[in-house]
Amino acid sequence: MTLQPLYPRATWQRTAIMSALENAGTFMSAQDLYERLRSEGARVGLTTVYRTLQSLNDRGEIDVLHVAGKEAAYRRCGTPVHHHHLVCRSCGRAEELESAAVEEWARESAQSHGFTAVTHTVEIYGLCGACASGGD
Amino acid sequence: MTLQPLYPRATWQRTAIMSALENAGTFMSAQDLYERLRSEGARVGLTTVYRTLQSLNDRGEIDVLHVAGKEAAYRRCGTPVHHHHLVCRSCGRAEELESAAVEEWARESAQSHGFTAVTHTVEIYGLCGACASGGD
DNA sequence: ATTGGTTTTGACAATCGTTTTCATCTAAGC
DNA sequence: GCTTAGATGAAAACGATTGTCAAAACCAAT
Ligand SMILES: [Zn+2]
Ligand SMILES: [Zn+2]
Ligand SMILES: [Zn+2]
Ligand SMILES: [Zn+2]
Repeated sequence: MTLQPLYPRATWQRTAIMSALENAGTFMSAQDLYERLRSEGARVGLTTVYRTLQSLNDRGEIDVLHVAGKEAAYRRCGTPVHHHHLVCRSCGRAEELESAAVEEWARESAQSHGFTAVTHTVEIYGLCGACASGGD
Repeated sequence: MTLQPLYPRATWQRTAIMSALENAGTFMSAQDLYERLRSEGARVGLTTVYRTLQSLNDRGEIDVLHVAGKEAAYRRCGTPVHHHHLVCRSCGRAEELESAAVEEWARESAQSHGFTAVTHTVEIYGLCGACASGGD
């Protein structure tokens, strides 16, 4: 029997993007990552960064956040289970949050109104301690 | 003493946009409203629709929803107090939701992590009964 | 190692929602 | 009515993201 090919293929770009995001720990946009990678000498294309982030998100390996007028921001989270975020508006730092009560409320609200195929978005935004004091 | 000027000025465009949204009851994008107004014979410009929705939102008279890859959607809600939405992904119909528990959870989570200037977004998406059965 | 079929890359163009421009129009106050 | 600052809208500009496609990289099988 012949081996199945590996998807997606292991390219150094994919690895570089993933580890840059992992190192950052914060939410970062495709452009942020692109600039950081270039400044470190990695010669990746912006298109590739977009594509890779999208594919990682499709596979559930990273989380994405869509804020009003801003670029989509991605983060490599510590847990693969469903959770939400407390995000610093200024630096992108994030805490992972879980709440059985909120999940229950969402499910119950939808059900009692006859809605099906339910999903939800729950995000909290603020200024982290560091940014509130000096940083900004 | 001279009277203060009225802002924003009362134009028929502003009135038409506001009442079209009020009638709809659902979340609608600028383009949706533009098309509906034009089809009713109202000769408004798309730019004006965008500007008016933005200004109404700034004044807190309408709510806005930003869904992943879609256009911003606006809705004239029944209450001026803080609330969230249970939105039909298909037709835009929405129920207004309130939960002291969720508000408390959000505030408490932020505080315990040292975050200030806190806001949050909480939206539930699904298929309403009508859309789930026949409509789509 | 070399080959060959397939996937991935990346410079560039295209898309699409939204904002800006700016000349013209108009409501509000005299 | 007259004045004028605010409002309108057609068209151009914008910015994030996606599509295109030829060249480069990968990998399983020789
Ligand atoms: Zn911060
Ligand atoms: Zn949840
Ligand atoms: Zn529906
Ligand atoms: Zn709330």
